[in-house]
Amino acid sequence: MNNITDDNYLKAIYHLRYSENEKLVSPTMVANELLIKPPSVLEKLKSLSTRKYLTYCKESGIVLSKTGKEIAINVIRRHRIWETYLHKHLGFNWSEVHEAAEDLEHVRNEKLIDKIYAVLGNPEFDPHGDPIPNKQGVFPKSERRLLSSSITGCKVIVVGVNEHSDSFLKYLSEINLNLNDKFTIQKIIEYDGSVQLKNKKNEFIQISKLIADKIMVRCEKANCECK
Amino acid sequence: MNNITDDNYLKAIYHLRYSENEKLVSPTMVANELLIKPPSVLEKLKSLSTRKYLTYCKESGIVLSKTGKEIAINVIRRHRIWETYLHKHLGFNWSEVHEAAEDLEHVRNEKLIDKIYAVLGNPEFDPHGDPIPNKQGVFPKSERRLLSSSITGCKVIVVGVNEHSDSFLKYLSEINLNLNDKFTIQKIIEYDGSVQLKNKKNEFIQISKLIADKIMVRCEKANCECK
DNA sequence: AATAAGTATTAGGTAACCCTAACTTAAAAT
DNA sequence: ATTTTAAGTTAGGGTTACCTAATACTTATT
Repeated sequence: MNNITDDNYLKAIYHLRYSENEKLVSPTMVANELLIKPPSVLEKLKSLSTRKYLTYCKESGIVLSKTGKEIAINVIRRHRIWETYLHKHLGFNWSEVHEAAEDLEHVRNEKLIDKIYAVLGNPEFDPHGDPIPNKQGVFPKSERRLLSSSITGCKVIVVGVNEHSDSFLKYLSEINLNLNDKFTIQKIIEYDGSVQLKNKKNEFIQISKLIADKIMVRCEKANCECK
Repeated sequence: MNNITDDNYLKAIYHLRYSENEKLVSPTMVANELLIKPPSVLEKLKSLSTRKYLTYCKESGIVLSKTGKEIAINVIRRHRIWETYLHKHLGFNWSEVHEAAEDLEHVRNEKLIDKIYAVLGNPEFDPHGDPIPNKQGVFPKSERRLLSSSITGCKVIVVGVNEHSDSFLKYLSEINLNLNDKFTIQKIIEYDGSVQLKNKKNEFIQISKLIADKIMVRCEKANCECK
């Protein structure tokens, strides 16, 4: 609980650097992520770099050290474990889970996180389909890719989303597209990249490219042609 | 999670004022409770009093306002609900529970606390025997009194402790005195106030007055003479 | 190439929390 | 009653985490 700000900076940097295939992480990007101003970030970067959690220079941007990465992964791990726990054991739904986890991720009690992780049966993915690193900080492998990179005919399972905003998650619920649902790609509209899906009840759902870019799927068949 | 310091000040003041029958709460007492120095407390008192959470003057000491009391009770409520949850649902023992709850009490997510409270079946007492206020802030009634106020022959049930330190709780485990255990008061040694107990297996346990002053019990019989 | 636009950085400021040192008052002890 | 001791208070400092405004660079754009 002590270093909530450190946690948040390292987590933000980790996300920018690894999750959303950005290359260089700049102070401004971090400022935007944390809803603060660049000078605040600059100042904090000095503190984090004297403590060897990262290095920063204009050429290579902000780069986490081994320790910095470990801390970030641990925060992410706690966040995702709590999300899973809230969902599976306390009846929270997809969109409610994130807010509470945002606080709980800072509780550093190791026995607590170990315990709920064990109670959940060491899950590999959280309710949004995001991978949960194990205690050693290793992320599980998965064949996830963007829904937008599908080809006609492939059968996919929804395994995650890339945006966690309330409005986005509510929209998905409304069009009846949920985690673990299976769909067949009916058609990709070349003109605007929209995707037409067919669900198990043979109902059709059409999704804009913007949305399809934020949904992660994996193919039902291991050797699907789309790859 | 935002006002952790406010929480801690209000909780400390509440404890000093109500739990341990002290009358006047002084800045120095608060400083000792929070392991900080009096000037820091003075400063914070100004902030808390302009926000109408309390009043302070030398004559009547620090007095919580209605709002201040509500906040304090809410923190205590969250703390005790988490302690109970950790104990009952996650296998934490008596002495491990407090530390984790110290962080968790600051998570203000209402749905979360409502949910675990409900899962526990709206418990009235936590693993230390401390009363849990309901959502309206009302504490359950109980016939608890100090073990040291017993008379020979009365049969008591351990319902709580007044100290939560690790060493104290460990000592109780060692002498095999646990929450909800039943004992008969064998003898009160007048000279030093020690208490001799007999457990269900007819084994004898002797406890110093110092210890007996920190253990809360209630009589097994409603109309026990000890009252 | 010159200007506009955006990013990086420095300088200086505020608020929250904590501190020590010094002073004032009140309570206790001689 | 006077001294000692303890508690209350003020003054002034340090750190962290944020800010705005101004300056220095870059990168686009015209």
